[in-house]
Amino acid sequence: MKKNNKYSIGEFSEKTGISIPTLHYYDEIGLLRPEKNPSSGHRIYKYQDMINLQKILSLKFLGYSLDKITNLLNESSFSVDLNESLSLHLHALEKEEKRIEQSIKSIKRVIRLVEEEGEVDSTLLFSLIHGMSTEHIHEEWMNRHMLKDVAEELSKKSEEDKILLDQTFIQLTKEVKKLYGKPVEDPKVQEMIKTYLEALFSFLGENMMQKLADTNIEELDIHEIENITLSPFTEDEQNWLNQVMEYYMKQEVMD
Amino acid sequence: MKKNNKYSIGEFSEKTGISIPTLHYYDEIGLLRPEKNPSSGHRIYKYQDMINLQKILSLKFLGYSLDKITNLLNESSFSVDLNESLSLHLHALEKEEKRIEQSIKSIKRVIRLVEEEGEVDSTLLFSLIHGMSTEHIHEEWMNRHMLKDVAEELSKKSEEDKILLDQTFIQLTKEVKKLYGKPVEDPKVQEMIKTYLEALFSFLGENMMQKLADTNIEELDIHEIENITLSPFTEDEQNWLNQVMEYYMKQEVMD
DNA sequence: TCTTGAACCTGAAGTTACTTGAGGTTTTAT
DNA sequence: ATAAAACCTCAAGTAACTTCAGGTTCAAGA
Repeated sequence: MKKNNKYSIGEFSEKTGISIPTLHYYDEIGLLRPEKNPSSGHRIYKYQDMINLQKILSLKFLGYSLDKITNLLNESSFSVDLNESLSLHLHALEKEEKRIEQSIKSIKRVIRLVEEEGEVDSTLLFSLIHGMSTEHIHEEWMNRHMLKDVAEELSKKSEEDKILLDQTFIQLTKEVKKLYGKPVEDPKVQEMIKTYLEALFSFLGENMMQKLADTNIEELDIHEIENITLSPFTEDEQNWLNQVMEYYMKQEVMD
Repeated sequence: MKKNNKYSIGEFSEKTGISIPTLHYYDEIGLLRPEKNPSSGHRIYKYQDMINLQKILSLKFLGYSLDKITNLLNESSFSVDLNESLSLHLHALEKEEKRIEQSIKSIKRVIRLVEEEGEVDSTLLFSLIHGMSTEHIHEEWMNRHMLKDVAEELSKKSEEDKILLDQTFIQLTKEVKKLYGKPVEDPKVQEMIKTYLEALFSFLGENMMQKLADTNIEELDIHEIENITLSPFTEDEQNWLNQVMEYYMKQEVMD
């Protein structure tokens, strides 16, 4: 692009990769106003317009809104502002990155589970996805309730371990659907709950279990987490399962 | 949230963290339609609404549009679709993550440069940001022109090295602004260009320089990269600098 | 029972960064 | 001279909400 060349909007669009409607739009909002042929109204883009467009694109790349960019380009105290807001944008970007990273991990986990388990019913799938999407909320909740070390321990667990626990959980839901309705003391039922709880124990480790047991959860605002769980069980199944667990605990204590 | 409880929109909003206008909106588009008191028109949210909302949020977390979610929730062949599109979303997320990561790196580089250099004028700042924002385009361009190894080599360079090169470049622009107008054969001028080119050489390494030299860039579509550079120099400065370089090269050949 | 303030309702318009479309004019090539 | 390509303006559409205006209903206290 040489200095005195003039370009029609079509040519300019070609060169910059910015669509014609977008250039119209930038003109309209006063972001990039090329000269106009007064008789025809056709836009005439020149070298300086190219430079300004590049500036605009640079600022967009940094995450500025078009509105801010318009102001920035018209102000003179420009580089001061620019310098100041760079770290602000950095911060925002880093937050966004974390969120995405989290989502990626979760989706990968779900994909692997679906692969390895074959059919997974949709209620269960939701339960898993939901659990993942609210992981950070759970963590924050634990941190608030002086279970900081538990939270830390948990977040250190490998993705591999999480998948293993997920799989045990899937197994549990399948068995619950099969065994639901049987008496809570049925050996098969008790066997099921034993398997699951043991897997949970081995995932959490002894001293974490102890910590959890020591915490009087009744006192805490359980209703708060109630709202952020999505169970794959029907309400009846859930009640039944609770009874099964209660029975199992009693037996354990007696041993 | 117990089974038969009923909640006003305000309470429901509290519990879920979703704003009232958003709930109105979800109702309006048919995404989440709670019961309504027929006489007053007030919405009544129940347990099932909570579950549906959690499903909606789960799918949003995975990146689905509200439109898709509405369809998904009404369809029966639901989990099939869900399974199929998981990896699609994964792919999209990974791309997004790369873009953000790139932006973060760039901003960090700019921030460090500003810190270490003190004042940096805005034209130069733009040039740097622009260079970073188009790094991937340059890379792609090089790949297209059989400079694949050069491109790879370049992208392996550490952020540290890049900053060093940036700093040399900043130094160059400062000197150009100071020395501009002097005859090209002025010792100070030649010293300046020597320093810069040597820094460039040491950054690129010998065999990369050779590769670049061997490539007849004239033949390539230079005008393509012309459009994606934003120089911190005025046109006159740029011309002067080109002459300086030409002179320097001639002298080198004679040695 | 009345009143008053909080909570709720609907419908319309605003937001961001564009894209799409309709209907008309100018330029360019034959 | 004519026809196609390129351009113009103005209006409306998009996603996922938020904000606003103006009116109704509910809950609690006097």
